[in-house]
Amino acid sequence: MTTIRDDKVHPYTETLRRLLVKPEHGSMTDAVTDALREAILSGLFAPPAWLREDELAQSLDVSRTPVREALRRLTDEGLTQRVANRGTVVSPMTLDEILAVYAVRESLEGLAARTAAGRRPAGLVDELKRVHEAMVAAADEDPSRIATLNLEFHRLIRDAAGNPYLTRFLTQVEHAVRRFGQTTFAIPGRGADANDEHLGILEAIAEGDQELAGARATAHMRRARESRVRQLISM
Amino acid sequence: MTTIRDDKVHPYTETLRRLLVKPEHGSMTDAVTDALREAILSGLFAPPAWLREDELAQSLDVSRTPVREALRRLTDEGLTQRVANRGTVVSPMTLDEILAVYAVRESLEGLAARTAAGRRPAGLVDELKRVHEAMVAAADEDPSRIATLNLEFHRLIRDAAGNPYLTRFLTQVEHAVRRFGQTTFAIPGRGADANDEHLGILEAIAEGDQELAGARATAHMRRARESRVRQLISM
DNA sequence: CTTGCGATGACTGCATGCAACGAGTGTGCG
DNA sequence: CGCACACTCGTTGCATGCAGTCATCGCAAG
Repeated sequence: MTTIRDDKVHPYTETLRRLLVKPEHGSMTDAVTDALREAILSGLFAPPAWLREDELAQSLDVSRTPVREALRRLTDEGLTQRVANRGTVVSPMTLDEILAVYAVRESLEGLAARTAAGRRPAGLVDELKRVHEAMVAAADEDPSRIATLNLEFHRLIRDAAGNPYLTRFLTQVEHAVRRFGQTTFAIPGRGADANDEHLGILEAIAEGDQELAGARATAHMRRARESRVRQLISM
Repeated sequence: MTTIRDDKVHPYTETLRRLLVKPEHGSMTDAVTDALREAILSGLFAPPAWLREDELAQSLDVSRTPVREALRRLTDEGLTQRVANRGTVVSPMTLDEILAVYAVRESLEGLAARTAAGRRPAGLVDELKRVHEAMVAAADEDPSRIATLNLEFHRLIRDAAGNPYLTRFLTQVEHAVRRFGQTTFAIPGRGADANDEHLGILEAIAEGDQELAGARATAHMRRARESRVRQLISM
């Protein structure tokens, strides 16, 4: 005899469950938030998917409470939208959104590089070089591997800036960028260009030239945006 | 006969309750979030105050659920910090925080003004003039009145930019700034300087000069930061 | 006097019940 | 045939119970 609760299993259950890392000491709500965010960013839940509280709760084998709080947080982050008494829907991504995200990103990455060049904490330049060289070496590998290294490069810079607001905002911006789907590193030649641009930023930081580092980082993001737009309109 | 629930009334209850606007159609959670945020921003809950879920729930006459969700959101906004199984504490404000907030604000206000100058939606310039003139006229009034007009001036610009990410981040930044306490317009002369700077931004936007508008907005925030720092170290 | 340990209590973390809202649907009337 | 209206059902909104966890305090041993 099967229990009545299990008589409806949703198709994404398996995949979603794998995203849930049961925390040793952290809270379930945090784990659910990360799992759902990852599900949206990876495209498992693509707009305009509806996210039902009890459906997700059953799939993740938790109660509605942590799911509910997770959905609220994702809504605050802009990944979803809440409709009263109806549910939560994954936000659509428009070309305007993309331009908006990159506009903010250009500005904030510039600030991050400028600040990092001013502070230059010990070991930063070496770490940047390490990641940069790994990216150069990975040029012919899987684009997603390059994208991961790229994120690490930028994370190093913003952490070096030591500005919690900047970190928080840039993290959200990166999430938004991931929602566009394919990484721009799938474009032939983009990886090589990005490496050159990274090297320029790296050198400016190494020399402590704040204005140059900021300008190069901004330019880097502008070119990333242009690649992104070309990639999307050609689809 | 008094009920047993009321046997412990917390001293802030009255004040806090006045901040709660019972919504006609919106959710209670949103109302509680706004009330608690306002309580923190206004200094009713100053760091390092502990916010207890059931205490607040009793004061606001709601259950712990909306309070709980509100506290989580405020934590995501950076106003509070959550300690597992212990509670939520109002985040302290340090000089480093202040500098960090203003660094981000300089960058984002610059972007907002640059974008607004490029788009120049109908009526924007007139509205900016109206608010600017109101600020000039209010020069001798209550600094908090000037501060309100000032916020409106900046809100007009960032709404005109039409970038949802920029709007969200700048809103959070403004919240953070309010936590520093007294407005900088309490400083003699700061109001007049700010008016001059606003006029400069306004004119650049009116002429559609994006670079000039951005540069002036950034410079404006830099001076605001300098005033703020002077104000705080003299206390 | 200091330190280690166990009991106690306060508080959060999560589960679950019930009420209320609103979209969709079917029905009856014009 | 079209339109308005009431009803139903799915879903969230909020309340509350209970278990788990961590800090604190007292006590006793070193």
